[in-house]
Amino acid sequence: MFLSTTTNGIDAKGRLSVPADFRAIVRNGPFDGIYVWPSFDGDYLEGGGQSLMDRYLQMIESMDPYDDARVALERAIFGSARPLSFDANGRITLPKPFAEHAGLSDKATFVGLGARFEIWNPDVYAAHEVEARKFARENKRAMKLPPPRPVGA
Amino acid sequence: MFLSTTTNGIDAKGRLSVPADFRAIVRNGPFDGIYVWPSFDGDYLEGGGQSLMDRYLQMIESMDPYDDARVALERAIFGSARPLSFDANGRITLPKPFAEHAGLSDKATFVGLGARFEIWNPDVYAAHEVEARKFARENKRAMKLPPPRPVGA
DNA sequence: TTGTTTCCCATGAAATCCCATGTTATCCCA
DNA sequence: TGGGATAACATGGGATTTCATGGGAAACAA
Repeated sequence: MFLSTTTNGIDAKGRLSVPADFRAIVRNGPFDGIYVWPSFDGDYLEGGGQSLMDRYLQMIESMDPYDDARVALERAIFGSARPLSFDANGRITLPKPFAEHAGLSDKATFVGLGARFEIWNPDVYAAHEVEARKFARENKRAMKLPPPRPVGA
Repeated sequence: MFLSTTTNGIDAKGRLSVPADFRAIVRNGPFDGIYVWPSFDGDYLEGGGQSLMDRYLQMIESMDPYDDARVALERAIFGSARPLSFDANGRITLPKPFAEHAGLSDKATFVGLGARFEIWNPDVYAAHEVEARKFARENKRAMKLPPPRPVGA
């Protein structure tokens, strides 16, 4: 599970260290790296490991071939996603268009969201985080946890 | 079930012993440690074991992908939670931002709340507990137990 | 060539592991 | 039931490893 928020530096070559615990999640997968695409919902990047892409593929294939939503998803995610493999030290190289989309220059913030993660400009994210926590506080009563799973399951 | 209240010391390295009975609860799980995040509702930390995080993940994944509430909760919980694994002696190392959020320096109070627990500055908690007991006394009529489940269910 | 990308190694800081110790709780047996 | 032996627990400090980051050399493309 991708968790927590980490800010790392981007060096002159456009290299960015992926947090070690994020790398640990995708390790042992068939692809030693992550999949990243520009969010169609804002100025940040979204990403995940192989298993996330598999799940999206499954989801899309269960939709009707010419369903508008399907076409949109295909284009928004698969059409713009790139596999970014780790170098020997666990860094990725950000493609320029990605850095531009998210306004990344010298620092980037990874935000773990369970099954996937986001990459933000640190300053932009700081503002959003305040909003998110405020919203959560105001809507906490709507949070209903599912019951714990039976013992042994 | 996380129960009772325990206060332990924080050493110069930011290490904090997790009460042995709390550790016993998460033992034998897939992850030998606890998940902790700064509460979005006050100056304390919240935490639990793997099963609690699984339940949050289930809850969040049952919501629509771009629902505002979902995005806010994802960021407020997963974005700030960290897996803190036990060292050989059952301690965790508190990340600095966590200690700051909860005002922790030399001591921390673990409060068991059943499925989850909280970590407080002992002095702050003492004051808060008085309030909580008062609130419970004044609202006792609102407390409703669900009917007992049949044995074995 | 010239600019770009990939691989490899170096380094300082931070996190983790390992061992030691006093204290408290638990066990066991008389 | 008392009291000594034993185990569990919280805490401390040093040694080791991991991690993020920087830069140079080699492969590649234009």
